[in-house]
Amino acid sequence: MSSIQYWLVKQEPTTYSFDQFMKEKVTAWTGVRNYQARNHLRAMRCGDTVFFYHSNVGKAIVGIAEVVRESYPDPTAPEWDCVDLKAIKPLASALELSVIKADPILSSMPLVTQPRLSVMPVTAAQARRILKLSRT
DNA sequence: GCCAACGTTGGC
DNA sequence: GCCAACGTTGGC
Repeated sequence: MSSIQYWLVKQEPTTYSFDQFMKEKVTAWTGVRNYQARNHLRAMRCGDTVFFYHSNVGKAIVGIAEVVRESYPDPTAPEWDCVDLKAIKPLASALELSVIKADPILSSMPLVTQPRLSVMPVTAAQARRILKLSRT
């Protein structure tokens, strides 16, 4: 696939918020310990768009990032993988989980159907919908 | 290789 | 803070 792909990663803002990410600009996305999530990390390519979701506190998609380094061994556990992400910008308005669940296009996202998956693909149609609903 | 027990995630 | 869902672990 040559066109860019879209992804979504989850993080608890009390652990690492999008605000912190914006200040740090680039971060290694480490700590993924789930095979399905790891496979998604491995499929990421430089330039792909990554949506940033605040789980637990916030429960909303809050920002946009970009893949700047493709998968490599996670320094915190070398048998797992990580990627580097660069923070791009916050969404103009955070997209609440309640809105996502109520939206016909977004309600089929793994975010809703597979609540424990922390790294997941997003379709182009879903990505457009996220940007539209968040007025970004 | 099955499956019960356990631990973790994350919405409520 | 509770608890359902579900992924992982470990005994057999």
